Amino acid sequence: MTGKPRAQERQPLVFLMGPTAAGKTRLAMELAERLPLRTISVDSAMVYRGMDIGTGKPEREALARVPHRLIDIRDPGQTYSAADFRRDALDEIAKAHRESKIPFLVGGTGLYFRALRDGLSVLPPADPEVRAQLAAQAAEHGWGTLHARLAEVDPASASRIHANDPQRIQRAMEIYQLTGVPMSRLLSSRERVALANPVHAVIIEPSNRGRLHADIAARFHGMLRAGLVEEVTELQRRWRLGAGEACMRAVGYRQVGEYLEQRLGYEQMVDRAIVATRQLARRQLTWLRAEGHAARFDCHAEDLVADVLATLGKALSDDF
RNA sequence: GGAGGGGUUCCCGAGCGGUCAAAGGGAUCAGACUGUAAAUCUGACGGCUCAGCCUUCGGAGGUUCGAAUCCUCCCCCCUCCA
Repeated sequence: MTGKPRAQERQPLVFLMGPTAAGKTRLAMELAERLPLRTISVDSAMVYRGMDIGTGKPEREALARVPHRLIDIRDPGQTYSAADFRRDALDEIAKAHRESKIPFLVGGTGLYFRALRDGLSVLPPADPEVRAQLAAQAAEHGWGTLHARLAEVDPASASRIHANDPQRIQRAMEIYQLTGVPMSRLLSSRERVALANPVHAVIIEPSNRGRLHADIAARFHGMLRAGLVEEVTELQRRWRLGAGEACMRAVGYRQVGEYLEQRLGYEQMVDRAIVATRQLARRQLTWLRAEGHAARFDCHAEDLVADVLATLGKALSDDF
């Protein structure tokens, strides 16, 4: 992979995508130890320090062997967004290229991959005050009322956003209040820039859903054995996190939190966490199906590492 | 042995003569997704040759124009008294 210098935007990237519990991390480690890759995490939960067990973050020694970027970059309670990710990822990609490494984006957060690859429109960032104000209005009049107001100022967005979708109603209203311009107009102004680099996308997904479900259950039980409840207890003690905190809405953390508040029994917590993980995996698979050109592999395949390695090796050498 | 309560579509659970393929919830499946995304939301959900038809409400009979709903017997389950 030592070519002559080339324009930055011509340098290749590798994506590794897959649902939770498919074995992305393990595969990523194997690949990173054999190819000149710079691993960059694409995971909205692993960005948080102290959220280790429940996010399936690689072990310390594994991280020492194969450093991952964009892990442990926020304190729980801080916010992180698709736009933050895009900025950070572009930064890491540029650095990697400077150091003659191939950026290797590994994760399961579909929105982040899309934001990185297709770009984001120019929109105002979240404003906690405006959000609080909108939430207060919703608490008093209901989100239906806010949706109706949105229909007055931004009919296009209102018809696109379902009246039962508080999160998106709030964001659309927030954008309008902050800019005075309807979100729909900002989205259609063609200012967003997609990534120019060639992307080699690898997707690992289960050929057998039942097996993925079994893996998910086993994985969660393993997390409990590894001390997930203690991890959540410690996070809450240290950061005084409320249930509404973004990081505490993550799969597993949310259910353990409810258990610690005695809103769920232990067995119930375990069940619901596993169910929530399955549902997460399903949504992730929906993102992956929409993904066009990608090399797809069965995550349960015997020779997964060798197969992916062969495919990637060929793709990358063709680049040079 | 006696007195009650109950068995409903994958699960929980409503229904208590027609408007019932059967409320509601859960699970599952499919989808959407532009600064909360491990989030938030939508749809489907007995079967079919699908504006209609067929098979379902523990089992077998019966009453009725018509039953998940009423009657009889049988099989399970639970509570209480013995």
